[in-house]
Amino acid sequence: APESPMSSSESVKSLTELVQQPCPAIETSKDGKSQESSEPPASESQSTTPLPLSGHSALSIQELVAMSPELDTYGITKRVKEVLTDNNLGQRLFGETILGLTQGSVSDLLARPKPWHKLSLKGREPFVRMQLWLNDPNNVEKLMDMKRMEKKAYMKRRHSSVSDSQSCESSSAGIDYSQGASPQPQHQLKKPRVVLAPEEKEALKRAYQQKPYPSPKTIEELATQLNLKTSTVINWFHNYRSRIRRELFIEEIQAGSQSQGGSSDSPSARSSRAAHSSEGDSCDGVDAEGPPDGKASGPEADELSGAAAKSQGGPAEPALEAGEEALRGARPSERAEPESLEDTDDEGRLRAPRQSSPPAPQQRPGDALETLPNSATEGDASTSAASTSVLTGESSYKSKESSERISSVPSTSSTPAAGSQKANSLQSLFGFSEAASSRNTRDSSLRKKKAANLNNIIHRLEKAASREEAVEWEF
DNA sequence: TGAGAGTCAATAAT
DNA sequence: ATTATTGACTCTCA
Repeated sequence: APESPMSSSESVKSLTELVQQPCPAIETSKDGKSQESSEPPASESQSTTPLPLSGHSALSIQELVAMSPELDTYGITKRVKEVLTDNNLGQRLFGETILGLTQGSVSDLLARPKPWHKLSLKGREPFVRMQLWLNDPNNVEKLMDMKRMEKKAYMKRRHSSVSDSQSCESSSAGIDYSQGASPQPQHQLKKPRVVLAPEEKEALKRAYQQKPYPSPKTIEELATQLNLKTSTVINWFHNYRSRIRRELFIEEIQAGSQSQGGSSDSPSARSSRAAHSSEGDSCDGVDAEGPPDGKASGPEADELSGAAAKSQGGPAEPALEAGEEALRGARPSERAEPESLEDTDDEGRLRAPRQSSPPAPQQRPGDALETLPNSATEGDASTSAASTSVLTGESSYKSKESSERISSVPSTSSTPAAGSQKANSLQSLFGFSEAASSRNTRDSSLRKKKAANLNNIIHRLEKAASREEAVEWEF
């Protein structure tokens, strides 16, 4: 073996980097697809790669995502935020240019990244793109160029309109005489965007605490009583549930990164005692979890977390028939009397009513996590991928300190890395899939398939890579 | 049919 | 001018 392998820590560079390089041909060959694990429908054909994608890799972003080792989403967003602010680059530009997302989405993503293992393939894409961008030595420069170009275009437009000239305005359609445009001419062809009043939100939150998954009937009731469209109530629950979940993920990430000094760890760990048979699950005990530092987010504790608060304070009274109570004091329609608002307030929050009596082992309002259906479990497999910094971190990059200009480029790869890195990255990748398939066997058929596919990809990659550098990979 | 994941896009806040 | 929030969509999946 060439080179002392040394720890794995810093060695595990990035797969992204590997791919990112002009790797001549990673084309497996021209032959049609070859046997085995046939990917369902996915793969090619997706014309979704109009973005820069940092150059010219032969692999599509999706392939990269599929091969990517576990990324530290939190760390990535942190760095991206720094680079952007340090260089006065906005989210809009970054989002549209690099990620292909709108400003709002970018803001959300940067502020509340979900942990890698809780992301779907699609959800991982932006993070891979961000990592790719961070690795690009010219990332900032390129964006700045874009910015300049936009400005130029903007100026130009303005000029032409001010100084007359009917040049480019296409026919009709648009905004010809924009400016003076009064904000109301276009009749309400655009629906007005519903904005829930604070009282309504409160009521919905209360309803959520009693029943996170209201039945259609309950939803109907809520809608009627709050004077909202049914779909609005449904949407609200969908959104609220998923946003609460996200909020919890964040806690997980932060707690993980700071409490557990060393290793990467990564959120997962707790509560994976699903145990056999998949069902009973009546529940975990209260899991006293007492987060070391007393409490979670102190500062905010606002809306979302407020509802999710886990004050296990004792014997909360049995909740009523769902809806009802929640509606108390909610007086939608026209306006709201300050009074009712206050009223409801004090009692609505501050305590997480538990619903003990009701039948069905529903989840408690507060901590609905963990037990949640679906993929919540998915991730626990990430284990061995140990190094949180896998693709991510590494490399130097000081946080804000020196106020120099454009040097924040974190480029990891400026220096032609040695082959060992590649080896390592693949190793980690492999490890990942392996772990994924081995842990938690049941519900595996799908997982196995995925793993098989991953291995297949790895295999091909290895083949291609070995052509330019003899390295031995261990499998 | 309904849940969750991702996003969009209007509009609130800074 | 940017960034943050959030109701509504679009897709998948089961």
